[in-house]
Amino acid sequence: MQGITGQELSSKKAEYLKYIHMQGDVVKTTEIAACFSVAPSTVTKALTEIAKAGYIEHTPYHGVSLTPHGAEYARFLIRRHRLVALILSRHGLEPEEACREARKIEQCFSKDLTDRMCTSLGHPMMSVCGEIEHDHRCCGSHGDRS
Amino acid sequence: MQGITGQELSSKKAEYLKYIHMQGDVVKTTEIAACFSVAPSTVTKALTEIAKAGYIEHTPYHGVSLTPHGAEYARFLIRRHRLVALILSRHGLEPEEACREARKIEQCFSKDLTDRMCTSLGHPMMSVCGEIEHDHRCCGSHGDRS
DNA sequence: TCAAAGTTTGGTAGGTATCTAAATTTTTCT
DNA sequence: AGAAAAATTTAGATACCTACCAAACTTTGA
Repeated sequence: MQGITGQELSSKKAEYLKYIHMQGDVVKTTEIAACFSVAPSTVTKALTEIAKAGYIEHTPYHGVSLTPHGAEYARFLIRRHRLVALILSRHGLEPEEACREARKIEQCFSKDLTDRMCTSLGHPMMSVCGEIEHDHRCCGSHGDRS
Repeated sequence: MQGITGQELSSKKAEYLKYIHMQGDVVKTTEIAACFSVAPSTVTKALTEIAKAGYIEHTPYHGVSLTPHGAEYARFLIRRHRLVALILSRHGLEPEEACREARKIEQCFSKDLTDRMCTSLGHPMMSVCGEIEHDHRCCGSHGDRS
């Protein structure tokens, strides 16, 4: 919970987790494979590891769903993505480009760095690719750091 | 020359190249190994590959030196590093932190993205960790794109 | 129930980085 | 010069990451 560094998952796995979060409920392996254009077995392997790390519940042949921890982590990943995209858009990139480039670089940004940039930007509500959710203790936005 | 993408070298190799550039002349394997706290053999292997890619001249048992191409590439790497650090410093990080964090994320920034951010920042002369050199055609700063 | 669809297992492959130990070359010192 | 010491390279391993395929397996739905 409080121990997020932002590098727990490889970038591909993080992408899978974000995708699962955005799909909501139970997600099938094949669906993910199709979306990312990789073989289903590649996804299964990644999913198994993500499950082992505690972010998802994997019921073979039925799909995966987020654990509470996974949901929290996914929210962080999405917030980070949107913050990075926002910063890029403020440096001359068109919205779509900003979102695309953000996907390439976001995995390098630690939780701490993300939170500090968030603060520095004044906890913006909107990015170029969606709303930015600022939950409770996300980055001191609501002063409950005690 | 014109084909820099920014991802030609892995981040470790890029660090070595920057180091070699900053040391000037001929650099010894052991010196690099000590600086990065890795075994000399690790450096030798990396150096061999960097040399194969044409960025350095490696004379076994005597050290390495930059080729003209390597020098140009190193200048890009350093400019990119300083631009990224500058941006981070403008988002609430102290100079030293900005430099340290920049080292972690800079390898993700393409040449194109770097140039655009450079333009957007108005081709700044100074960053938090040194001057930023804007050579001839670096990013359209001197209008000689033809 | 049985075939098609979907999923997992196990093996292969390429990339990065690292280390230890042994062999080689260079340097230093007597 | 010659030998010991230091520096460097090579070889052989390990360890991760990503990705893929073929074959075996499970589920689903007609």
